[in-house]
Amino acid sequence: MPPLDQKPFHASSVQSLTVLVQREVERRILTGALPAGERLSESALAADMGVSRGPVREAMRSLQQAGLVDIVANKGVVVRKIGYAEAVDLYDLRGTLFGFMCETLARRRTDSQCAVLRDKLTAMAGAIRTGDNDLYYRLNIEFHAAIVEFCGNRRARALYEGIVKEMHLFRRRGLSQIKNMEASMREHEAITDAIIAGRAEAARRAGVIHLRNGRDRFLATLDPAPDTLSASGEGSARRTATVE
Amino acid sequence: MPPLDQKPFHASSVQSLTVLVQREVERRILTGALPAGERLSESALAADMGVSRGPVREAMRSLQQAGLVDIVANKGVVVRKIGYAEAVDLYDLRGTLFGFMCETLARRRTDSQCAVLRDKLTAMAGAIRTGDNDLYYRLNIEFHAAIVEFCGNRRARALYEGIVKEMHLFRRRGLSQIKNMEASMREHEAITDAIIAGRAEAARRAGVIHLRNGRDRFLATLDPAPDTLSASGEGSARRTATVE
DNA sequence: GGATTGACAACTGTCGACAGTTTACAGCTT
DNA sequence: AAGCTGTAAACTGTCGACAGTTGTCAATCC
Repeated sequence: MPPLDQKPFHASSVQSLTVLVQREVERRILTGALPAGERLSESALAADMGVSRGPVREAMRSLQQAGLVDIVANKGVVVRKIGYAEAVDLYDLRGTLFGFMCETLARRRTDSQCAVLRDKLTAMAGAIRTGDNDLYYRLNIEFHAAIVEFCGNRRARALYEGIVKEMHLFRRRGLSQIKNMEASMREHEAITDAIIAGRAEAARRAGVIHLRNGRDRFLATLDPAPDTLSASGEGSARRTATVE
Repeated sequence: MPPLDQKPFHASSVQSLTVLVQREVERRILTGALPAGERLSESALAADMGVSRGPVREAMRSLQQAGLVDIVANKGVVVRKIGYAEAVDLYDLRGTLFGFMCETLARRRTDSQCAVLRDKLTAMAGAIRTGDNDLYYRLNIEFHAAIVEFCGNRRARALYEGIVKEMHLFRRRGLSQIKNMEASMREHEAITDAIIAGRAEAARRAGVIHLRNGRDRFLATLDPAPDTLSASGEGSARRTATVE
């Protein structure tokens, strides 16, 4: 048997080149290295990554279904641009899914899961006290991820995470504001309380409200009604990221 | 190459072979021609459809992301089997999305849209009176499709339709029961009333309840707690389809 | 007789190449 | 000088072929 010198654990993680390419291009898009509207050439990408065009093509199809790129026949693939209305739609949709997962979790919750949520909450409170914005940002993501994972509905989770990725097309990470963090914190507490108490409908509502407020906090950082939200990044430093 | 002489209109609609293959395989899966658990060979499919393996491969990737097939590295692709719990999850998720779309439509509705919904409703009432089950089945689908289309949230629509397709993996069409139709009819009326009245939250709740009842009507036709729901069809004639 | 091992067959993953289309540019016409 | 047209380059869509892997079956050994 040939020695696999990388990833000795779980040889199954030696995935196909298609997945490798998909992950890499996805990373470049989500980090902004490939700005929205950028035209991608299969040959160029293939040459850049040292693979053939086949895996690149398949990866592009996957990214198209994920909503990260648009493919037009005989023309090529471009990083998707998301309009203002579409961004609002995405926020609402994400909010609905998140509310659903809060509701589901409130029904199926276990003690250990509740403990995890409570831990994250106290950690976030600490981050606010010390003013550690980056830490709060990370914990915020972990808090959401915990709910998404705990709810147990795999398909819902997949859909939700796909939407979050798609939303990276118009959201840039930056500094977060204390004011947002405090409002966000109160909403997190409401969600956690409802889940622990097993009040499913209240948990759903708290989840929906949380993301609706997050949406409004985000929209408030934009110009009144821009036509398109670009991830091209030049002006991104001017904007302040918001937390949910 | 076999002449694909369909769709002579709109040369732009002459899509790539990938899409053609995807549609065909999808059709075969949804109609049950390819039963759940069936192993698909790229070469066989390619030869069967008179194309190369490339488009078939890409089509398989799309179907994987759509949740219709599973792909395991170096082993091949199999039509997905959906377990009992997963089916329930899918129903709940679909219900949430449908409720969201009802809610959204109640906010953005136009007079002409309301008129369409009302028309479908009266047509369905007529179908119940004359006992035309097939007609009611079709109108039921149209009613749902109208709401999904009118709500205006494209991404939500795409997700919803993807889930509906996935649910075909364990639902078989058959005769519908009058009892179901009448219960379903009352729920349709509640949804439509709330939408026309612009009562968004009531519309959402009516939509969720409608699919929850549809889920229960469906589960009631199954054996107590089967491990997997197969679409292989032998026993499908015994089951009676339910309507939402 | 049962388990193991070896080879064979089938299939997937990947690659390079060719044909058709789109796009850009240069030259020509008005 | 502006607009049109024809040509050429680049790129996508598709195909056939090769290498690596997996699963199977039969022969062999305990």
